This record gives sequence, structure tokens and C-alpha cells, in this order.
Amino acid sequence: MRDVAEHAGVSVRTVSNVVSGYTHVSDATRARVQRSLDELGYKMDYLARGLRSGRTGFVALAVPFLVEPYFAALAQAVIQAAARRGITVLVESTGGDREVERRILAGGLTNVADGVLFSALTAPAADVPPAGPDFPLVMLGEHNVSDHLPRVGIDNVAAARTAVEHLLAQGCRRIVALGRNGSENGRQRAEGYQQALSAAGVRRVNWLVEPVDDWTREHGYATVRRLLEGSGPLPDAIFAFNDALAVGALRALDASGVRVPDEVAVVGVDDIPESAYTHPPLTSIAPDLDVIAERALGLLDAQTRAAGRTGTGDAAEGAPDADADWHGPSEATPFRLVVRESSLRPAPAP
Amino acid sequence: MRDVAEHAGVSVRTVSNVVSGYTHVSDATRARVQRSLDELGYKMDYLARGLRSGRTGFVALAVPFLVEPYFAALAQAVIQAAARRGITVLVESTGGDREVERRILAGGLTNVADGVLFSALTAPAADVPPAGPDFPLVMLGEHNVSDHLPRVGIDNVAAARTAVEHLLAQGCRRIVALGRNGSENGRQRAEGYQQALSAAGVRRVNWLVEPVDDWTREHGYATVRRLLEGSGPLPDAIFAFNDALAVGALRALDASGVRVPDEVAVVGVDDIPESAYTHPPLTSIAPDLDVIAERALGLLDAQTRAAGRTGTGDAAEGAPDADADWHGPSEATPFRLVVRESSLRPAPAP
DNA sequence: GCGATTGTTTGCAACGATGCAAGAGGCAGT
DNA sequence: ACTGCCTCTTGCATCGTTGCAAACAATCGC
Repeated sequence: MRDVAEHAGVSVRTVSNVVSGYTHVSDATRARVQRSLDELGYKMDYLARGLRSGRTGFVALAVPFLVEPYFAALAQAVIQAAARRGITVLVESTGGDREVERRILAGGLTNVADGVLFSALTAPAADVPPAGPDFPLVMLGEHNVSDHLPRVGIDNVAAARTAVEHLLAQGCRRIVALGRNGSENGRQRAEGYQQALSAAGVRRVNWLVEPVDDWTREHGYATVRRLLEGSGPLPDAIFAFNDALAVGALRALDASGVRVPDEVAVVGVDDIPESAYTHPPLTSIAPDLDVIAERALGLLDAQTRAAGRTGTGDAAEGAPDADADWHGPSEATPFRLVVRESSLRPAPAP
Repeated sequence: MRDVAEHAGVSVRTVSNVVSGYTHVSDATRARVQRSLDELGYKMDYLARGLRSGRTGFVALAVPFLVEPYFAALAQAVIQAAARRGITVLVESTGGDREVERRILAGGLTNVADGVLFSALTAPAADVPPAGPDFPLVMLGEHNVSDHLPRVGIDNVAAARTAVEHLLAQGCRRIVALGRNGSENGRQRAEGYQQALSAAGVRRVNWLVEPVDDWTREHGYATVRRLLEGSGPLPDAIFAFNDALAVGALRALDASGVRVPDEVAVVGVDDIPESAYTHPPLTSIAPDLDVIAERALGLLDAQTRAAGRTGTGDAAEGAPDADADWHGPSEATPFRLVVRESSLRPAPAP
């Protein structure tokens, strides 16, 4: 920047003004500086800017596994939404590791990112500081962590209910829920499943919630395989808590020669891209990832602005905090049921 | 850091020495500083360190689309390999946009990352500076960009040849190649396809290379759909240039009632996770992503060290450059053929 | 024609860390 | 006791940028 300043015959500060789009710069000066900028191939040092201004233009996104299609799609949506705001995303893969997740909640990414979007898996409730984190943080999806953290995601109970209601409408009565585990997410989807069955008056003996450790294709496959080898009567539908499980289930059914949807209907959640290409194409609950990403970034922004006091400039003090708005569980984001062949019974029963 | 220094009764510099693991610090001092560090909850500011030391501990990874399973898997591998080295990965999604890719080659990520791993899609050959980039850069996979850039990836010609040889061994003779496009990658896989057919003495009239714009499920589906509706004789095998295309092809075959592998065998490249769960499970060429990630980071490291002169410290000058080693096309990384049902003909022809 | 207002440019210090080199203390050798 | 050579610790300047506020110039109202 000093070089550019000399080359253009102005002060360093003026160059900074031009670069950062300060209003009060004469057109003549701006043009001259701009020319020098181009000529010398100036590139802004984002580190230095971040150090001085306290804002880096980065947002960190932490997800358990990037290879899981849902998280990949989520990441893509966040990256795109961030790009629209001129923000760069720093993707961190926690591997679902408790320790890594704890470090994130403790602020491990704070000074390099203006805010953190965190999709927790193990979600260590005890690991969040009692007073809440001292940096902008938004949770994605459901989790076990403190209620005081802002979060963005669909209403899992409603989503599960919608999926199961669809199966009921197709005439299914012995519906297996696949995916219950220790997570809050799993609890909620099981809850929605139960609500739908209760409301439809399905006899309790027909409920079956299959526990699954991880929501992956592998576990879906193995669990359904085991289910089919069991002695009980065949279910007429499987509600998988996510599409990866459903994909595994479809594979297991296919391998066992069970016809889908004629013998067993299948529904998943997430509507990952591959769900349109399974055998048969998978019915799924599709969250609007763009809305999730957009809203999450908006909430981060609100926090950043509300907490303007800390580390922004040389002088201290700021607004007394707007507190409301982003605090508390925000409104759930929209989702819709995408019906494909895997759940379309030839002749819906009465 | 100043606070910690006061609290421990030492100079700021000594705290820095402790934090960065400098050798000549007495055990007593180290312990005392460490205690203050913990007590005050000190967190290193990576921006400041990066600004002063010239190294940030970040590596940027630029891929076209994170939702494409291959790139997600690649990213995951890179993130893991980087974590082992104490490096954080900054993931950038170019969207395959020419302008974005140009900006990356121009060094848009330089001062925030110590090096860049770049998986180019449009690969603008003209956009790389004639003298080569002035920052550590490693290309992932094949590309059209300058030969002088170090790159890491499998031998695409050999991979394609292997895939096609496998189909030939299964008795297939009328093999369609699916995926030729403008990319270098596509050219090489087509080349391997041709080599295998030539070597096997398959009559030229049986060659068929189907062009495809993007290597996605959608394009694979649409292209095969069109192929099946055509008047020509049915192929007995499809060699898809990647698994996403193969997945689309499988869906199209399934939708048209064509049995796989009995009527048409299918092979893909990449061995993405979902390939083990398709109908039927997909035979594929599996690159070793861990080796790719590891080697790529190693090459970056070599470049970083070789170019130690620029911007490292206050004084100038460094080693006279090792030049060799990372220069020129490095040895191809290993791959293997993973045989699944999609290519297993019931009775291999003579 | 003069102070007030607005518009434009600038100097200085600082963000939080590290490179460099020198200072302080201890110990052995002569 | 003096020198030389360790080990340990420290002060100062600096990375590239922006916050703050002052300086200067031009314009305006009366």
C-alpha cells in the first residue's frame, strides 16, 4: 500500500480510503490511485485488515463430516450465501469428535472468523460456557446444547410427522422408524413419528423404532438387513431419519429381493441429491438449505452488530445490546415433502 | 499476551517464547507462564501471528462443487491430512466459474493461505501467469493449465484403460464411453478408452464416445436416456468417466427396464461412497484420496520451504532453491479397480 | 469579505504477535 | 579475578492495514 501511495503521489491513508470505498475521495484522486493500484497489481492483505479492524470477512462452518451428502449440500449453500455477502467460508470438519466440538464452543475459531456456524453432532451440552459463548455463534439443525444459543433449522417433529403421515396415507400401517439414537435430532424425529401414529390410531404393537448409531448408508443397510432376517412380520414401510439411512435401507431391501414400494415403502429426510437416483427414487423431506444458510448468516450478522463493543475499534463502548431478535429459538425454516416412487403404493388402502 | 506477561511477571517476549515452544526457557518460568496462560484463558491470535511471521497455518482448497461427492470426499481427505500436520483448510467453491478460477490463479488467496490446492474445472490455460504463480500452488487432478505447475492425481489414461479392459474381460464388445468434454481430464479418459479397445482389436465401428457437458447424475441420465431411445443397437457396456455419470446412467437403464449387468454392464471412475449402494452396486476405479491429499500437502510444503526468501522474516535471502523434486509432473498416485455387480457378467465370453 | 459548513486529504498510533540482537546471570577454564 | 561461552530473558522495531482526529481547501450564506 505504501508503494501504491508513492506511485500515485498520495498518502497511504488515501489509498486505504480508495480501496475501502470511502465516500469523500475526489474523482480525480480516486482514478489516479486506481490506476496505480492496477499497475502495481496491488492485493489487499486480509490478515492485516482483520488484525486492525477486528473483522476478517470470514465465517467458520463446522460440520461433522463433509462426505455426508447432507452436510456437503449444506456447506455448498452456506458458501454460496456467504459469497453473496462478500464473505468467505472456512470449513472445519469435526469428525464428530467430542473434543473438537468442545474446542469450537470454547472459541477456537474466534479470532480468525467473525462468526461460527456450527452443526454439532455429539453436541456436548456441558461444554458450552454457562454465560454463553463470547463470540457470534449460530447452531445449525437441532442439538443438545444450551437452549440459549440461536439456532436455525427445520421443525424436526413436524417434518417426521409429515413423512409418516404420508406413509399412512399410502395405506401403510406397520411402519418402522429407523435412526433413533442419542441425539436430540433423533429424539425429535422419533417424537414426530409417534405423534403421527398416535393421531392415526395405529395400534401400539405396530410401532417399531430401530436404534442406529450413525446415520450412514452402512448402518442403514446393516440394520435393515438384520430386521429382514428376523422372525417378525415384514413391515410395510420404513421411515428413515435421514436419506443416507434410507439409501442403505433400499440397498438392503434390494439385496433381499424385497420390492419397493410394493412390499415396503421408504421415506427419508434431507432430500440429498442422490435421492433422486436411487432404486427406486426416494421420497424425502426436503429442507430449504438456501433459507437455512441465508438466515444463519443473518443471525450471525445481528450478533456481530449487537456485540459491536468488543474489539471493534480503538475506543470502547457500544450499544446496550438488542438482546431480543436473535435470542431464543428462532422460527423453523420451511421444508416440503418430495414424493417419488419409493413411497407410492399402487393402490392406497382404504 | 501482554496481560499474561504481567500476570506471570515476565516480558511479553517470554510469553511468546513459551507459547511457540522455544527451547531456552527455564522450567520454572515455563510452568509459571503456562499457569497464567491457562488462568487467563489465553487464545493465540492467528491473524497477528500470520501478519508478522508470514505464515498463517492455513491452506486453501479450491474445488468446483462441494456437493459433487468426489470433491466432498477429496475435501474430507485433505482436511484430515492437513489436521495431522496442524494445518487448517480453507475451502473455496469456485462453482466452475472461469472468473473465480482466474482469480485463484492470480493469487487471490495468497496472503490468507500459505498455499493453494486447486482442482480446476474450466482450467483456463491462458490465465496462469507466464512465469508461474508467485505462491505455493499444487493442482489436483488433471487440467489444461500450464505444464509447469506441480500436480497430483492418478494416471487418467491408465485408469480408463483399466476400466475398459475389465469390461472387455467380461466379454463386452460394444462399449460406450460416456463423458467426453472439453476438459483435459475427459480427453485423457477417452484416450485410455481408445487404447484399450485398439489393443483388444475391437472393430472401430463399435466405438462410441458420447459427449457430456457436465459430469453429473443429471447429464448421465439424460444422455443415456437419449441413447436408449435411439435406433442403433444397444451397447453391452457403458464406461462412464465418473461415478456421478454412472449413477445417472444406472437410473436411466433402470427406468428403461434394461437389466444391469446382464444386458448392459457399467463401470465408473472415482468410487464415491454412494457407488457401493447403487442398483446394482457400481464397479469403479478408486483413487487413493489419502495419498493424493498427503502428497499434495507435501508438495506445498516443499514449495513453501524452497521459496523461503520472500516475506519470511525481516532479513532477506534464503536457500538457492531445490527446484527439482516438486517441479514437473510428479508420479501418478495409485488407484485400484473395485469390482461390484454392475459389471459382473454371468458368463464371461471367451 | 468573514465565519461556518462541507468536502478532501493526511499523520500518528495501534491491532497482537514475532525476528533480531543484545543484555543479564552463571559456570568452567586458565 | 578475568575471559569466554553457555542459558535464559528482554526491548525494540515491524508486518499491512484502519480508527481517530486534525489540517487544509473549497464553497456557502449573509
